[in-house]
Amino acid sequence: MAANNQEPLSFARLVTLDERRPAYPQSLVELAYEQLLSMLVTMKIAPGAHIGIEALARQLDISQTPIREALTLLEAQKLAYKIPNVGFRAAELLTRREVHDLFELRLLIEPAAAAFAAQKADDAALSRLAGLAGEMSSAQTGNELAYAQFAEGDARLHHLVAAASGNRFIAETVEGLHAHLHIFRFLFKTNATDKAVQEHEAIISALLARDPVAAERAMRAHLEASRGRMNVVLEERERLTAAQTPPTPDGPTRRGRSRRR
Amino acid sequence: MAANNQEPLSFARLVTLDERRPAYPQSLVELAYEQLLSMLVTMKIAPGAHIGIEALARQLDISQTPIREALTLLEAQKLAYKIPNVGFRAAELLTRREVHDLFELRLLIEPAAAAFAAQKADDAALSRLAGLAGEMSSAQTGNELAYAQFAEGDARLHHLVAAASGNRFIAETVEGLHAHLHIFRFLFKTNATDKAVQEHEAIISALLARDPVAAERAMRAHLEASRGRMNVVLEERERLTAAQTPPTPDGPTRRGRSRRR
DNA sequence: CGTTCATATATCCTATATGATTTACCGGCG
DNA sequence: CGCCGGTAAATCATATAGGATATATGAACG
Repeated sequence: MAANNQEPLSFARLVTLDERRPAYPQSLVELAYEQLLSMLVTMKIAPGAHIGIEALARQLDISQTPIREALTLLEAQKLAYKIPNVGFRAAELLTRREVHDLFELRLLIEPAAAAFAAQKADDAALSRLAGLAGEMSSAQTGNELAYAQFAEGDARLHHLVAAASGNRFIAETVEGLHAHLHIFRFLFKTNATDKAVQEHEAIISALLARDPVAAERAMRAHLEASRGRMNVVLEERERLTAAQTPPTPDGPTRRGRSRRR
Repeated sequence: MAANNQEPLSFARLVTLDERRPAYPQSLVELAYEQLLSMLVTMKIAPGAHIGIEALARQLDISQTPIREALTLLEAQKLAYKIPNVGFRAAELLTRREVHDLFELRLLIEPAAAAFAAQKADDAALSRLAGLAGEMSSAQTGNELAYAQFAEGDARLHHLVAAASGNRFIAETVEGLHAHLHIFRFLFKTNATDKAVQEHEAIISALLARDPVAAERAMRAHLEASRGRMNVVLEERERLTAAQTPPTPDGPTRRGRSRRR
């Protein structure tokens, strides 16, 4: 086993790997997938960077075949892309406009999903939501690490609501869309989480009360507020990076003969 | 904007990015993927059936590695699923309820997409739509083969509208959802296409007139009608198959020592 | 006669080797 | 001094081989 890489990788699995499975004998593909995913969301692999298969195989002490398969999975999720005889690269960071579009789609789906969930959620789903509410209210706020906790809770909330809608396709789609946002956790060191927590509570209490109208409204308000908060940070960042890199930094591209004078 | 300067490489890549048949140097993975996809939608591989890697490798005269990658892609699209040390299987046929849920989600997205498209479509998109309208009106109707033509046109219409919305995520999601429906083409030998063609024309003319409200309404009407038509056929089929297979036939499972009495 | 354990085999999963393609370096020519 | 082709190396893509796992058949036992 590898052991070069002692990443704790506290990230919840992004893809829907069916509820729960022993996970005893973890496939090397799954292992490579999780390692790659954590490298992507922590920006250990930069957004436009080239992902060499051979290098990764050495680093993870896994052969090339499972690596390639894991990259294929990430490509299907649009978290990486492949140029046919050149290799894989990490997906580019979403532009401000893309983030806007992403929320536009989420606004079409998730408020309705919340309304469905208010009507059709079973008891197990409701109790999970209640438990999440407890966790989030007791979570600390202010410091930097707290934001990661909040983001994790946010992801779980949206996932639970989508799943509780009872519509398999809604659940899959919402989860797929959310994957793109995980990277941004590491750009937002601090970001008013207090309001967001209140929005979360509004959503959950509406669901527990089985009030579809309130749930839909709360979800819409939360998404719009979230989009607004994100937009502020992205505008700021856009201004900075625009001034910082007048020429194209060209990204890490190393290929062909190694530099050897 | 990464833009690694001006990559010279690229006719092949440009054509693959735009929806055109490259046919130049087709990767074996792509080839295997397309072959598998056509086998799945034509039910040459039955819905729950086991997909043996070795057998396919022999059949397509390709080694196992690209086959495996293609299957991984299909798994990510939910057109196949994998049981960890057992193998891949074709996805089950959507139940009537799942089809209902699928249309429920489409109804959330596509009418809005049509409204966006009416506002933001560029001239190229509009001309493509106009061309499609011409094709579909001249298509024949009635016989069995005509339905396949219609289904193809339907898929292209929804794809064009989603792309014309200008929202990358809407386009990707709509296309992903549509993939599940391709299988049903081969269950519907005949299905009143006349009305559907009229619905298509209503959508296209609304878009060409750049009328968002009409486009949204036309798309919603089309989806609801389509869902209704589909539901009728599925109810019929449900009744038949329920009577036909009282026990679970368990599907084609052949594994372990070959039968040798 | 039913149940359980052992063995055999097909299949998947992973590793390694070979071939194909791209990219980078470098010297020559305009 | 800069553009352009040739050559070499690194990387991707594919093929093939070797372990690992699950399933089925059959025998042993209660």
